[in-house]
Amino acid sequence: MSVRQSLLAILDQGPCYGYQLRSEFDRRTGSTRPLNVGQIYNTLERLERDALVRRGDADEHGHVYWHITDAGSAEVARWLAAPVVRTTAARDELAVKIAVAVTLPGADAATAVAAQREDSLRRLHELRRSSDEAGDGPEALARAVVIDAMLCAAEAEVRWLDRVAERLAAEPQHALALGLAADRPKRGRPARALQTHSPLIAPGK
Amino acid sequence: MSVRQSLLAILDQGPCYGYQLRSEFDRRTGSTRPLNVGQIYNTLERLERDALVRRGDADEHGHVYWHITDAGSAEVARWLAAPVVRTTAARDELAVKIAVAVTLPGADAATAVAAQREDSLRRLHELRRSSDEAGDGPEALARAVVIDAMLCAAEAEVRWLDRVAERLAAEPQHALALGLAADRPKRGRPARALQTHSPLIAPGK
DNA sequence: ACAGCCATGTAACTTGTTACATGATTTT
DNA sequence: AAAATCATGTAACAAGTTACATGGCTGT
Repeated sequence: MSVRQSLLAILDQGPCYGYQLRSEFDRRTGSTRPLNVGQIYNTLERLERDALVRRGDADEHGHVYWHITDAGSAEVARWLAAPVVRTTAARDELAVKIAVAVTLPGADAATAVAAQREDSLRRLHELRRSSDEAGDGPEALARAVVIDAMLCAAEAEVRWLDRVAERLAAEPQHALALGLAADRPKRGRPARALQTHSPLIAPGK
Repeated sequence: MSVRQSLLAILDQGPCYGYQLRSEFDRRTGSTRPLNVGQIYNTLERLERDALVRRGDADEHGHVYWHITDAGSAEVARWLAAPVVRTTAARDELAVKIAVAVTLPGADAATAVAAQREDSLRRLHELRRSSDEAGDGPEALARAVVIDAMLCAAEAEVRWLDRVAERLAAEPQHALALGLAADRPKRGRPARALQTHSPLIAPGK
């Protein structure tokens, strides 16, 4: 839900035609998130379907300009005001993967953690390099913001992986790795509730 | 791509029926990622379509057991060995959002950053609380791993947001917030390449 | 009897994404 | 003329997610 909303926010600045939206998106994200052109047109049609934009007539160059509607502007305001909710769609694949790997027999978990750590470190160094070749001007600010985000995320990832490795080393015998649960669910009501913990993420809208 | 792979990895431990897969997934993620039951069956059908699992006969209880295929096992091995690639699908919505917001006129960007920071801090405290009520046993390890991931991510988020706020404060006049680009793309070849930077993320498979 | 879980499934939908077709225009 | 870009679109698909239907079983 970020391409859709981003395009809408750009259209809130004034009418654009499709191809123009791509370069605006590129410019505003410092070219860190290349966007397939086709997706622009898909997204515009979906936004039109939802009555958030309106298709204008083509000008003398054949450019088809799209206009935001009042509902669209309201949606942009709502998007900007509301915090991004972590994370209904897009479950963190890495967290789930490692959590599952930890429950698998064999040394798989430690290996996966190590492999991921190597990869994260490599990425971290690349990002630091990108971050150094600063540049200036408005485009550079957008780019720096996104690179910072990736830097912080990569650092956090390494820190987390190290913590997981510690936990694995501390565990006597990957206690969870007992294959499938000994007591599988049976039909009928369970003696005790399975769900002892509350979910940590908000349910989707 | 984490539900699909996770279910496959669980099936690699031995045949399961659908409902059982849900409780296994819950158990192995410390109940931090509640899963709609229907998704299990969808995913199983898609895995069957891709020849990664095989549907077995129902037992005396009517339980339909699913078996992993050789291709499925190979896929699990591949998944565990390969690092998670950041981030082809699931562009980081927050990073894109803030990057775009920074390019919008008005105080929107600073407001959005502040709002998000508040939300992140709140989440951070909740997570610390969850982390303290430790518990023990194998389930607790899985849960701790996932909570750690969210903790590290939330901390990184706050750190990043502060850095963005600094940048915004340092910028004389949100220099990027000039509405749409003055020189819009024209037909034909551009004088200079638009894409001065290389994309930072690997293109999708 | 009733609530509530166990269990399987179907249909629909969302966003993201890519591959491809098509043609105009401009630079080399 | 060829290459590259500008520009608009279409068709298909992936994965995630939810809502709903259906029935069996069990504890109160």
